[in-house]
Amino acid sequence: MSDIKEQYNPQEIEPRVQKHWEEDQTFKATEDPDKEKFYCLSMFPYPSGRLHMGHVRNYTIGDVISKFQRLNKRMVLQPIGWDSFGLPAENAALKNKTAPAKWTYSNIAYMKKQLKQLGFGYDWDREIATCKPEYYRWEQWFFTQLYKKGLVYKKSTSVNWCPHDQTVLANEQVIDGRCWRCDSLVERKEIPQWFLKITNYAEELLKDLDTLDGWPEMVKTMQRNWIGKSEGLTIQFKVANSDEILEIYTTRPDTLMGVTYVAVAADHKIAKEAAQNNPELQAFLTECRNTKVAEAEIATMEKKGMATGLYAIHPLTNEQVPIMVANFVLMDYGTGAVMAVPAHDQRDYEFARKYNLNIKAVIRPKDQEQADVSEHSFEDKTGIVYNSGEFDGLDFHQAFNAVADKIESLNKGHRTVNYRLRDWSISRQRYWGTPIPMLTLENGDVVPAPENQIPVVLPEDVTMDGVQSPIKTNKEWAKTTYNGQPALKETDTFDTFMESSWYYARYCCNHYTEGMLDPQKTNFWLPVDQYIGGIEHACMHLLYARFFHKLLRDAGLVNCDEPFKKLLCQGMVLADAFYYIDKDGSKVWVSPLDVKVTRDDKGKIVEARTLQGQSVVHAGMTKMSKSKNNGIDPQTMVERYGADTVRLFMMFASPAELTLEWKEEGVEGALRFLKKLWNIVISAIPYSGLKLDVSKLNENQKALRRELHKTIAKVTDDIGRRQTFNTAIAAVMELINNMNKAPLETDQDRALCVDILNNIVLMLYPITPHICFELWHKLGHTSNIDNESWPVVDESALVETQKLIVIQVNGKVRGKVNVAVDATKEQIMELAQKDATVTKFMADHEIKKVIYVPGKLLNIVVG
RNA sequence: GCCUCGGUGGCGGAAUUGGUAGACGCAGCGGAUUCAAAAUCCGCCGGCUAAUCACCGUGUGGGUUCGAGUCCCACCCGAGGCACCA
Repeated sequence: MSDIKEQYNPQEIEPRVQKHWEEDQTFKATEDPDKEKFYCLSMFPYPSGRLHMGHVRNYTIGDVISKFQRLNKRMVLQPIGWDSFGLPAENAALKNKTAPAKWTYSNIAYMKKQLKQLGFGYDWDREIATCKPEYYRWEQWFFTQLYKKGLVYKKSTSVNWCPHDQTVLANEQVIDGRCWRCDSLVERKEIPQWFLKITNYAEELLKDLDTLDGWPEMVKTMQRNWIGKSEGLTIQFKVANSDEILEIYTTRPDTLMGVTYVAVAADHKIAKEAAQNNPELQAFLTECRNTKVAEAEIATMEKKGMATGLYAIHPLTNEQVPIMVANFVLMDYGTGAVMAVPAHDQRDYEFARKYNLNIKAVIRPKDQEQADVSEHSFEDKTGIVYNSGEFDGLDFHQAFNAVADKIESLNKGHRTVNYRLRDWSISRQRYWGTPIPMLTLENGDVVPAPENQIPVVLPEDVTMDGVQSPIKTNKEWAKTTYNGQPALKETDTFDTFMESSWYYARYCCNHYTEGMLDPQKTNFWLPVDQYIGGIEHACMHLLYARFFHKLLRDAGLVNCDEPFKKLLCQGMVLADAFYYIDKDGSKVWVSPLDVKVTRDDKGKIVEARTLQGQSVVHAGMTKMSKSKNNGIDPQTMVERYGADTVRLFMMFASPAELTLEWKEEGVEGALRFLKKLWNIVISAIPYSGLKLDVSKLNENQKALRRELHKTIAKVTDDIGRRQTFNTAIAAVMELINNMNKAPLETDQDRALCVDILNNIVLMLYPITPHICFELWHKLGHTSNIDNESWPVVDESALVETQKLIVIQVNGKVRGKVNVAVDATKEQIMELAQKDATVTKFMADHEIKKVIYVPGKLLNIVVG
């Protein structure tokens, strides 16, 4: 009769529940002073066209945390928006013969629909798109304020330059040293750019890391290293037969007497001057210009150099040391010149060997007469100074100070605190970005755009030629006036990291028109309680945002010192990649969706073929990417399995910080679990009205109820504190397995089962909200689950009478005994000695020691 | 090259403070149900072994400890970042 049970049908449930949330405005955030606020933020996406699995993972984590906090009665703000300026829009516009704006807006519309299909509880009223003047006008306004405060300056710096296209290239547009469009050799070129003085805040950015208890230690370490505070000495070397002074910075003044040459960058003034009458050197300088500006490039390329013919005078010995030009010394770092101590620096050592320069050891190991530098340098800081006249016999710290004192007394330098962190270059020579609000007058003076000209609006209806920015080619656009005189607008745009540096604050008051931020609303929500995003942003985005926050604070716009209280960095999403070798020898990557694999009886892959029968090679699990053709479209997965299944799999397959391997078999497992849960609830509906009487439970029922409350405690801790969502889900699965084994004979059995199911549905709601919304009603509740409370642990249910104690002999498990919870060490020892296996391993040996870990283990040490 | 993180069964992972290695799931194998299949349910599932016991086992080599996946030292491999991709 009723054997045709109602089937789990996510395709029917999910749109219906989503429609309810939309009409009910369930996830709208208001500034309610009676509730504790919780601001949960996921890094906003670049609107590239379609959501990818990385987005889905990021936003699922954010939504789970938000819904968990919601059931814990917090007023949750979970906003979303679009990081909508950037390079890909320009490329796509060119490819599709459209304008970046049009392409961007249609992507936003499509991806918005996708986000809704995943059931994320965003407050859509707070949506932001950074490419809209309503947003970037305030960034422009703020920039002019910073300019007035002296935190903005202009200087020349190197960029990747394509001589053929006459344009600047991004690092990713340089492939093997060549332009991606025209294959020309790329050069380094100096052009004037605007900078923000982030180095003014270096010390505070470093120091305040100590206050970020909710950040992963690894991210803080990465930022500390990025800022790279060091204490050293700035030293002036005179150039022989010249008035020039070479200034260098070193963290090893103790090795000063070992300097045998000085190296300068190819763009250094001294190098250029020396090259004027030296064609060979001139050729070398040109060659040095043929490298990309990336640090990784410079660090791994072959180290080359050439003598300038000039000499520097050692500040203490007055000896002359050669001045070399070296391709690894860069003008943008420090002073563009370094002192070289080949005996105590491996890079200097290799360079000296290559160009037959002197190597003079001045630091020896503590227990040796001299340092052995015949094979490599001796970099150790624990040595003793020798070969250095008055400094002989000193250790690192003594020598550091003695040399510094001497240099300072001679007026040839001074102690310096240096940071690796460089000022933030915010100029980009691209179109699709925020116009920099600066004007150049006819007399060459540069002034900030006056407030009545802000926003400086970027025209959206443009045609791209693929090389030059439309606001640079259209000579009319830049024309404006300033106090009645003609002026030209800046045609460079901001680095898009500018927009992402303050969006979290604007979400608090995105409709505010009186200023950049509404102080009342912003200070209600800030700081962000939980920020979630990829580890790839550990240094740049997260450092820029922290910097911007301090700028906002110093402008009186926000009250707190740091923007993000707690940070979670999620791992990448990987998938199997398969390829076959084509006739011409190239790899053809096949989508994992089109591959069938055969396994041996252990489950190991032995063969893989395409659906057409072509044999393919399994290249393992790699990051989902276009180039490996192994991207899995979330949309397809949602259509096939439902959003809840996709969300469940994402949260279960691995801990949030680690990489996640997308496996369709695993997704099927997640669906299987939801179907099972669904069926159990459907069959429990007839008992849903039964009341549980805790005082009448038998021992087995008490044990099962203890499992329930242990699970509530674990899931609460796993989601709320540890953020190990995978173990929370595993705990719920285990509870269901245990429940399924229990009898359903009496009303108390059935009432207990219903009690467990009610709690399970509540605990899974943050992860799989649609099915839980539906099941909550099925279990007889008239209210919506969205407004329920998170389950509470009944401490009295956790009380145990027996405990399992592990018995070890010499650290190896030899037995287990069940004892009363209050059993003493002696009582357990007595029981242990009755265990045959335990006594067997103790036989003929003397007991030396007995270690008892209360409630856990007894280790008998014999010998 | 530099900075950071990771390495545990056939696979993803668990083991939270140094205390039972392999929870939970996937794959696989066996069975029930079915005309058959799918779905579902039950059982097995690190290696060695006929099996039990024992022994071996958390990238490699050392060390600390009553006891190490966890702590220390050295090494190997993989991933992320390196300032104009976002």
